[in-house]
Amino acid sequence: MAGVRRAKAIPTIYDVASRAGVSIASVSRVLNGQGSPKAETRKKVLRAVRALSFVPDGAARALSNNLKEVVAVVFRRGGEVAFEDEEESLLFLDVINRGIEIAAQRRGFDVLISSVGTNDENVPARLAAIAGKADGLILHDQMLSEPEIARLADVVPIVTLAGRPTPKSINVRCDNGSGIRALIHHLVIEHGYRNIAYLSGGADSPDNLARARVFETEAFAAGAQIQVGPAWQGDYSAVGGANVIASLLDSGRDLPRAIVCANDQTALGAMHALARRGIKVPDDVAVTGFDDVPVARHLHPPLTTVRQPIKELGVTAFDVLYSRMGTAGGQHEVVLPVQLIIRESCGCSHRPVVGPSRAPVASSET
Amino acid sequence: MAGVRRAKAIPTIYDVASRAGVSIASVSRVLNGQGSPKAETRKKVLRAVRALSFVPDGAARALSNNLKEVVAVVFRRGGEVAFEDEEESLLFLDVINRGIEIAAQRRGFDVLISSVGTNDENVPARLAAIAGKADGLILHDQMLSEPEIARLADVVPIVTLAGRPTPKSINVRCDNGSGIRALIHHLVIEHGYRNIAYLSGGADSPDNLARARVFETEAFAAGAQIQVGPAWQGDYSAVGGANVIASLLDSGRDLPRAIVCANDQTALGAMHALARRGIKVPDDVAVTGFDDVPVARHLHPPLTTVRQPIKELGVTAFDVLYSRMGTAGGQHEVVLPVQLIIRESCGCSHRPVVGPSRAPVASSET
DNA sequence: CTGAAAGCGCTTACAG
DNA sequence: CTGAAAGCGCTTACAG
Repeated sequence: MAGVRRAKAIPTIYDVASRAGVSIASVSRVLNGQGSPKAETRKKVLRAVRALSFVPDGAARALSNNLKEVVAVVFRRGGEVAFEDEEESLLFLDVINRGIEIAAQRRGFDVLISSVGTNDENVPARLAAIAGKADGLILHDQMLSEPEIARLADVVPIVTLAGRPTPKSINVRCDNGSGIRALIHHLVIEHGYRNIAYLSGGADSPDNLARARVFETEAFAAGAQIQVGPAWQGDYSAVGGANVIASLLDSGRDLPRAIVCANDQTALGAMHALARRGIKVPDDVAVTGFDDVPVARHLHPPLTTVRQPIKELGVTAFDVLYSRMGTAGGQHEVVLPVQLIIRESCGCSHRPVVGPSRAPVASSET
Repeated sequence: MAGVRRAKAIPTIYDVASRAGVSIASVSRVLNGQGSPKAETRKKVLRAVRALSFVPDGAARALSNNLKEVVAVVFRRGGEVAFEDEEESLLFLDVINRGIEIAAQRRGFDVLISSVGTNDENVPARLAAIAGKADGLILHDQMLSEPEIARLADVVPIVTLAGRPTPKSINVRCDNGSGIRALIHHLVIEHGYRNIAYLSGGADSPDNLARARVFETEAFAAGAQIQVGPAWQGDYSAVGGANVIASLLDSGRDLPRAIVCANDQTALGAMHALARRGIKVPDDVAVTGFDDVPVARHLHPPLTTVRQPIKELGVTAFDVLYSRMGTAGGQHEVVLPVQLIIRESCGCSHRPVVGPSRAPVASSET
């Protein structure tokens, strides 16, 4: 009937059953280790399975079991990549995804990855389609309003990695507060920098908002002079960070003694822009990041930053989601600890990493 | 019956139909834009869908349509990560996956990611389970024997990214030959290095084998003295590369004038090991890589390497796979071009990137 | 231990 | 244009 005849009909459980001379129920039982099939039956079935190269259809199993063993992960596809280093930022996402994958694996789940474009139409519909293919949903970025989350959450449990918990979804994130607090303490109290700015990330990012808020509170409490506001608005990207610095310098403003960047990418861009104008880091201006992406230690100077347990973020996201499948209720948020990583961009020199032991420090670090 | 009562029954198409006062066929039609439902019907259905937060079940659709709109991607999970930079190697995989995802998106497909551990039992069974959840399979690593591939290929089309094409699967890869050829030409002819080694990657990796073979042929043809063999056996990892150098030096052997490493990770490890012994790159020994991962340009000295079009690898893998769904036959392999990236680890100094235009060169490169 | 049968939630000829 | 019904390929009570 179709124009193209199927290369070869894919065998179903019926084919296996008839070849083995048993019922489909028996086939299913031996394949899934249910009941206690006679050894003879078992053998016949296995032989037929092998002979036919039978592979059970996942969709049919899912429909029957009401379980797909799939967790969907969605992120927002960014725009262009201007700085070559920008590609690094993938890493952050991807390491989280790796964590999700590892945790999923333990439960026999696979990970369905999907992205939505910044200017895709009808994002809620796309997400619904994805949710329909999975048992649970992890959202990297804030792509749904609270009511939209609530609607979807009736279908699958949802964990968000950006944003705040909602009545219907769980949030997993790092402890932005103590990260910024440690940074401020180090810069203001230990280094004695009295004039300090926050180069912000995405304006609508909850993480960024949280960092900005703690920055202001803590820097103020520490007695530092603060620079914030529209002139310091970045977007988590290297270009964003570079642009802020460039405009600031173009407008003839004085730079603060230290710049706390919303993330490592931003710091990278800022440092490039400063270098281009001949401003020395950390001698003229100290710069710090947030995340501790791998490239952070390769910058000149090596970047002082806050390390997030990136992979654990993913593992936790899955575990929390998993425990929510089938059961409602439970915790609404999980906050993971961070660690201050002191390198040289803050003004320290060759100071070793502080904190709990990790893999042996790479030689480039010593 | 179950211990936990379902939080709230998830609405099905039947619920929508009865609430809208139409048949499930009509609901399906308006939801999928099939036929030409009356405006009135359309309105009633949409209202009910909204009221119930209805999301069609993907498994049921897939079963009915014989199409899951899912492509599975499987890679091999590595062991420990010793060098912190090693995490970079993720990037290679992840950038390919991003390419797959982008291409998949265009066709309305999502990407099912799964990994198998190096010492997982019954890999073929795991892969069969994954294949059962998808319409096509992309294998990053060589995890199946040819007969095993043949069996699975009866169920879903398969594209391999490592390995050679088989009668039943398609291979997508980069042009290892011309990459190595360009490297040899540059090192032997242009720099005049007469003694040169190949620090190999995974012993059973087809890419590695191809590179090694071309290395020997070309270096020989160029009249260089060649060092290869067990002493030069790495494993694509930084530790692997470092170990080779360390043992070589421990055994008191003379180093060649130039070392062509199987990939960037290996080069990174080798350079660390050389630096630790006080051997200067490129003055004492030139080192080159393969891949051009982002960190390559941050090494000291910046790494001369061969750039693979990583994302395109993924895009191509999906496209080729997609065109194979439903239809059999077609091409059995696709080979993508590479580009020599000359930096400083070969002995050149501050020479700009050669080749077709890319994004503006990052400032760290000038 | 095993089989016949119902059911999972969709899509789509087939009639009307 | 619309509905009743079959069918997609599994799993699993329920009888036997």
